Amino acid sequence: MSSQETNLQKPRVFIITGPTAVGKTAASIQLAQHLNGEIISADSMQIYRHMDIGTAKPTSEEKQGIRHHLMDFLDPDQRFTVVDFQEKAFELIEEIHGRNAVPIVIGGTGLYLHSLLYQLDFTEVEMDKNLRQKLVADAVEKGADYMHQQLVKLDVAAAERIHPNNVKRVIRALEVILTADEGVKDLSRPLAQNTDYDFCTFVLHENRQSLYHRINQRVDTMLAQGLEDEVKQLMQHGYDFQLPSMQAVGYKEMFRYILGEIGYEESVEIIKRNSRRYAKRQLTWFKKWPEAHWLLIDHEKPREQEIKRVVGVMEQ
RNA sequence: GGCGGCAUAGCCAAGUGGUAAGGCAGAGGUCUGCAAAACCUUUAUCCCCAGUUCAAAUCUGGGUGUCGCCU
Repeated sequence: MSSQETNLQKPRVFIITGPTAVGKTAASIQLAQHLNGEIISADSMQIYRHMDIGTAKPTSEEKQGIRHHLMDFLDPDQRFTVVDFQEKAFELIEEIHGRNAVPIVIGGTGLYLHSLLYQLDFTEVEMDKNLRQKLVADAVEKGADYMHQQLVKLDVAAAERIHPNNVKRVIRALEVILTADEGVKDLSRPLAQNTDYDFCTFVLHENRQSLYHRINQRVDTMLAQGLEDEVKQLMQHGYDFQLPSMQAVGYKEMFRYILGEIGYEESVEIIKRNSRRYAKRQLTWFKKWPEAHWLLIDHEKPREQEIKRVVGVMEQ
């Protein structure tokens, strides 16, 4: 790092994350109001249009006139990946700074945030549809172990890292190695942090039990708001069950209910359970960011008051 | 009141003398192009007491609980 850089005040970027249903959205909007901020969503499902209720997207009223980016701009059958996110998010951060506003990244998609905080350097690989299809077909035909064996031959290090049963990852690794010169890199070793910005990372959290209670309640609210109809409309549009967007919690289960595979009560229970599990998996991302500030929300106090308090801490 | 069945982890459940399958839920974790996805790891001493036996969740007796049937 040059001395010039050290002296320069690095542009500040707020990151607000936390498990699903903890209150990220409300907090981010308040913070944006106080700091002249603009919001960049880091949520792999809120990017889609027509998926409002199940993704708990803020309504235009809730947005309070705050500009939101990377939200509600794709159709459910459009492809979007971390790489797209990383690229667009950095562009937006620059843009927002250019307007003398404060970028506030908010969302619970761990990998997306990771791609901002660390120097994830994605291998340049042309997406070769045919190759992907061939690999998927091979996997179906010859099995997970066979695929893993192929990876062992090509990239021992990657093969050691990826469990043979994790077919998705094995395929991706093969795809990369067959297309590029180098294999999939290891994210688990200490990765260089992204030092281009002054990240203020906050993890909103609360007692597990009360979080689960909130999650359950929120699922009930979504259903009352018409999640079933939302999913039915998506089905009428012909969106395939296999699409990544349709694999979102709340959607995949409703699909199954509407198709008659499972009962209503059962689907509701599964949505709640999957949401809880999702929250748990999110936490394993957050725990690995040493620079993150954890803000514990007291579930016994009124939510609004707690959000206000927490936003106050973030502003400092 | 009588007769019969059952009693194994939070739940479901296999195991009929040799040291507790499995599923679900829960917990912990992994992550470089589908990430709200995908994947990995993990949880008991078998209702209580006494007895038989080298050895009992498994056999015997008693108790307790529970379910069903009968009067």
